[in-house]
Amino acid sequence: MAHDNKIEGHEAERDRHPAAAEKILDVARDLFYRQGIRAIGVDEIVRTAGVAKPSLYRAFSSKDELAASYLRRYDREFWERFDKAVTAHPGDPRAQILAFLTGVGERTQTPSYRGCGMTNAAVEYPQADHPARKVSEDNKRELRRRLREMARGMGAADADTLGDGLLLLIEGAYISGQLFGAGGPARSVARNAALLIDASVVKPGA
Amino acid sequence: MAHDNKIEGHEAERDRHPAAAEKILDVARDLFYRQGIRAIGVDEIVRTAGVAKPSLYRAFSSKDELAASYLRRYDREFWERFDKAVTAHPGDPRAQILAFLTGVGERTQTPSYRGCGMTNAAVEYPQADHPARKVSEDNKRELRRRLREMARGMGAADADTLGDGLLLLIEGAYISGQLFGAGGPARSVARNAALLIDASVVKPGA
DNA sequence: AGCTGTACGTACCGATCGGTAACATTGTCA
DNA sequence: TGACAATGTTACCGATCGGTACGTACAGCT
Repeated sequence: MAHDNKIEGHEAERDRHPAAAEKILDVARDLFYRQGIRAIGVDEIVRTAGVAKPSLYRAFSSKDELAASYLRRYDREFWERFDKAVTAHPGDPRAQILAFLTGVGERTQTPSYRGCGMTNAAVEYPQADHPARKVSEDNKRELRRRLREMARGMGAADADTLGDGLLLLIEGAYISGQLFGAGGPARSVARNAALLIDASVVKPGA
Repeated sequence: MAHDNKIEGHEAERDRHPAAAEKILDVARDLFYRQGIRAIGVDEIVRTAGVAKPSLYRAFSSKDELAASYLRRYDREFWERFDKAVTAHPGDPRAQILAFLTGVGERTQTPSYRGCGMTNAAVEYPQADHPARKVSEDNKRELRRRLREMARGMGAADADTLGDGLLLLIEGAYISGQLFGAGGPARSVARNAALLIDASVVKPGA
């Protein structure tokens, strides 16, 4: 019984994510989202997190990698929200996407809303090889795929066009949500999506 | 004949816009748009423009003001494109907005496309009091007003919702244009707008 | 010619940027 | 107790940030 330690697995996990790293990621997530990645320096992050700067660079190889980690976490949380709307309406892609968009429309009206972290990161980093941008691009590509798939499930005459139209509405809601704040156009994203869907599907009885 | 200098009026004009200032604004426009405002330092601007740094600060009180000037120029060029589509189809707001969106959809497919300079600036500067953001917000507010007005002219059942829906599609095209590049969802912005419009207008003979 | 105002360039400022070296301290295991 | 991993402390690096003090070249006017 050399290493049958009961928390060995747990230790291995913490080995990869020490306590300081989690605090750093929590703070980075908050500051990056609210003020932008370029606007926040590493000094401000470690100061707010109450940790030392070397702790940041022991857990993340660079600020760019920290930004990418922040976005990977954002990506996970995004799909949680998305899949929650999907599983709430099994077999009904129209209701699924509308449920998701209703949630988006509501969040855009809250004071702290600042759009989609991944969309914003892609705007901040136009270079194709930036690690943060790569996470964003992967997320958007997958979202596009899912939306086109759902549009197909709705029986759209041109599923790819409808899927892309829904993506345009979503991105538009992200942006105008942070541009206009409460009372802005993003409030109507679900309503407009419903109109677009109904105009795109082939009515069975027509 | 004390001051009947033939170039006096011209001089007064140049007084307000010295030669160096125009070169600076040209370079700033190019670099800011392609790489982002925060990504470009004033040193790179003056180096590329081939002028001295004090020339920048004699014409612009700060980098933020230079960014605002860049966006004011962007705003003028935006409305030129918009009004060109409008005047091409007098009295037909549906054709007007579709002509504009066709142009947007085409531009999103070009390699150098990086979205809307004002939208991007608003993402880069979330603070409400930033001079660059103010220019962007003013532009978007006016655009929203015009779109709702056009939607009313189309006879939409809910003109405000349609106008906002068109704005969402436009902003979505800006963003996904720079996220996906050629072949992305922005290509279909005019098609989706046409679907949304037709689903929103009250058919006279129905 | 001499004066004046204007545009420009050289050189520099303090502050902050992202990132690191070296070492002390802590807590948790065996 | 001894080993080890994680964290903290301090001080530092070169580069770049936005911004400026100050001198100069040159124009038009008298």
